[in-house]
Amino acid sequence: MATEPVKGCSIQASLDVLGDRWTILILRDAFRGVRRFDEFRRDLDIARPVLTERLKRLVEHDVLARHLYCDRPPRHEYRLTTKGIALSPTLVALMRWGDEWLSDGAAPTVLVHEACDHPLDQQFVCWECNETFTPHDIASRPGTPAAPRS
Amino acid sequence: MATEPVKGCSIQASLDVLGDRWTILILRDAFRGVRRFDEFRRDLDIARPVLTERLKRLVEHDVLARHLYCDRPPRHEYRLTTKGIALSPTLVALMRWGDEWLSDGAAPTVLVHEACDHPLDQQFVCWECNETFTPHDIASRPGTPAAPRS
DNA sequence: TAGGTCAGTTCTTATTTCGAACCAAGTCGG
DNA sequence: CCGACTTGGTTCGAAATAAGAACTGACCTA
Repeated sequence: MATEPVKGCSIQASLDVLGDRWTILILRDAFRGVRRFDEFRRDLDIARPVLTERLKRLVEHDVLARHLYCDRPPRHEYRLTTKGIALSPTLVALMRWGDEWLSDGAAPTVLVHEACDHPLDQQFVCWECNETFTPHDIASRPGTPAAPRS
Repeated sequence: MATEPVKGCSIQASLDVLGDRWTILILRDAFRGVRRFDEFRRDLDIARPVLTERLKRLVEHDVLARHLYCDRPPRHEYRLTTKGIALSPTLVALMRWGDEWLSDGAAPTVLVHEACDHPLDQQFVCWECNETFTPHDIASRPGTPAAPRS
C-alpha cells in the first residue's frame, strides 16, 4: 500500500492505518476485551483472509500486539498497545455520535467513569483558559510554531 | 465476558454512514471549508463517480446539505449540517492520534481555541465529579436507558 | 460561434473483498 | 493408534467496489 508523503494531514495519516471497513470494528472489539482470532471472526462475521490481513496490519502498525498465551498448542492473542489504547477518544467520539444522531432510542451501551459510575462526556478544553467549548469555537493554524514542514 | 452479537452498536451504526475510504476525508475537507464538487474532487483526487455517490449518501444521511448558491447557472454547494458538525470530536480525535502517533515531527495543523488562540485538548469528563480522566478509567454498562438530562 | 467551467453520468478496467475449501498443529475420546 | 474436533491460518475463483477516461448538458464569456 503506497504510503505517499501524506499531504500534511494527520487525519489522512490516521486513516491510512484505520480507514477501511473493518479495522475500527476490530478495535472496538479489542476495547471490549476480544483478543482471539476466532472470537473476532465470529463476533464480526468477517471473512478469514480479511481478518488475517487486518490483524497483521494492526500489529505492524503497533496498534495491536501479538502475545503467545499458551505454549503447548501455540495460541496467540491480540492485545491493544499503548498506541492502540490512545485511539479510545476516536472510538468514543464515534460511539457518541451514533448514540446521539443515529440511534432510534436509548444508547445500547453507556460509558461511565469507573470511579463513580456516572456517564462520561467528551469535551474540548483549552490549555490556557481551561475552559470547555464547542466545535464552533475551534480555529485551525497551519503547522506548529516554527516547524518547517513543506 | 459474553460475546453476543452486538446488534445496535453505535460505532457500527456510525461506520455504516462514515465507514469507507473516502467519506471521512470528504468531511475533513468540509470542516476546512470546502463546499463545491470540483473543489472536493481536486483536493482529494477522488474519482468523479465515487465523489457523486459519497456526497449523495452524506446528503441522504443529513450530514451534508445541498444548497443552491447561484441561480443563473444553477450551482450547488455541500455544507455541514448540525449533525455533520457534531462529528467534529471524531475528526479531532483522529487528527490528534495521527499527530501524536504517526507524525514524523511536528503536527501539520494545530487546532486552537478561537477566543484565545491557544491549543485545544480533548478530554473525558465525568458529569458528576466534573473531573477529567484517562481511557483506563472508563467502564461500560449495557444499555442503561438513562434518560438524558434536562 | 468557440471555448471554458461545473456537476455530473456512463462506460471499461483494475483492485478489494467475499465465501468456501483446504491445511497444519495439537488435543481428546475410545 | 485412529478419527473427529479446535484454533489459526492460507489459497483459490467469484462477486462487489473503485478507478480512469470519455461523454453530456446547462450555462457563461469573448
